[in-house]
Amino acid sequence: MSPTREKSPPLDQSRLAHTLGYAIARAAVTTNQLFSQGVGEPLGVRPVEFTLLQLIFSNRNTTQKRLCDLLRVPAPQMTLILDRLQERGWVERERDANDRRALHLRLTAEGERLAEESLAALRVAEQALDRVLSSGERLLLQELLAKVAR
Amino acid sequence: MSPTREKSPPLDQSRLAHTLGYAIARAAVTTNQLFSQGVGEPLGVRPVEFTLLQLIFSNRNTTQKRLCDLLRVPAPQMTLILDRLQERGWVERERDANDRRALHLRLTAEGERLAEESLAALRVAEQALDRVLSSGERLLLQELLAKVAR
DNA sequence: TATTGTTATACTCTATAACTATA
DNA sequence: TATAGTTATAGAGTATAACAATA
Repeated sequence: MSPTREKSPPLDQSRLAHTLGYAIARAAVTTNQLFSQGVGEPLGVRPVEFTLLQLIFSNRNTTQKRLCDLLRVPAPQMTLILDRLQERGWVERERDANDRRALHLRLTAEGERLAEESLAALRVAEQALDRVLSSGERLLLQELLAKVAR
Repeated sequence: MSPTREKSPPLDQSRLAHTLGYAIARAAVTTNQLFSQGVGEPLGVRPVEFTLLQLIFSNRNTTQKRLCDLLRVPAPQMTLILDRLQERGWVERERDANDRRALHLRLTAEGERLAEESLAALRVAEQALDRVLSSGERLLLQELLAKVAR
């Protein structure tokens, strides 16, 4: 290392300190990493896939349309994501008998097993946050985030 | 609309309620939208570009390496982003005289003007959050997010 | 006419390996 | 031998228009 370069001080982020978007984006780096290490890589599930598994688990026979609206995912993307989940045998689609345009979604037995396993794995991974957040702080953080999400 | 379909109840998200990653991702949808409407579209600046403008503004002559480390952006991506900022006349790069591998970054006059304008625009856009968050809550939220970001 | 879902397409974002030039 | 930055490339994520089937 060049002798003319002393150890550099941390970068000044003061101009970004007041913007909530930046704070959220930086926190998301941490949680994305926890997800990736604890769930994504070991179980081969992407964040959207994980989310869909949980939602279909709790909302048997919901339709693609309703998931698109909730997650603000465009319909064409939802088609592709569900194609992938179906190919891997985790999700099944079935036409609504009354409205034959709509597709109802449900998990296979294997899909349910994966939904359980991945949620448990994520809970373990996010326990790493206990070192920086008390359980009260964590609850408060979730409430405040929910307000922002409307 | 089919008379056999009543207005459907909201989807059950209870299985995701305890995961912080989900709460952050959902809140990010809101802040991304505020950025896009208030800054991104009117000024033609992407989130990373905005962030870099602010950081280079406050950290004159910082290097690409240090920005990569702070933002966890891979070096090749940083090269492309800065190429774009340079092409548009907002950023200049200059070789370090002592260590000729390193590049120092600085804003042009136009780049500084844009950094100021875009930050002001974001502050205005994020005022929309005042309807759901008191100023105390907002401050608290930022502190908690900073802890998560470590 | 409007809605659900699909196909096609393009553009951005992200990650990695291989390279250069310097140290 | 290690570091700063670039080039090349491939994969994942996102957005839009045009379409088929049904309502």
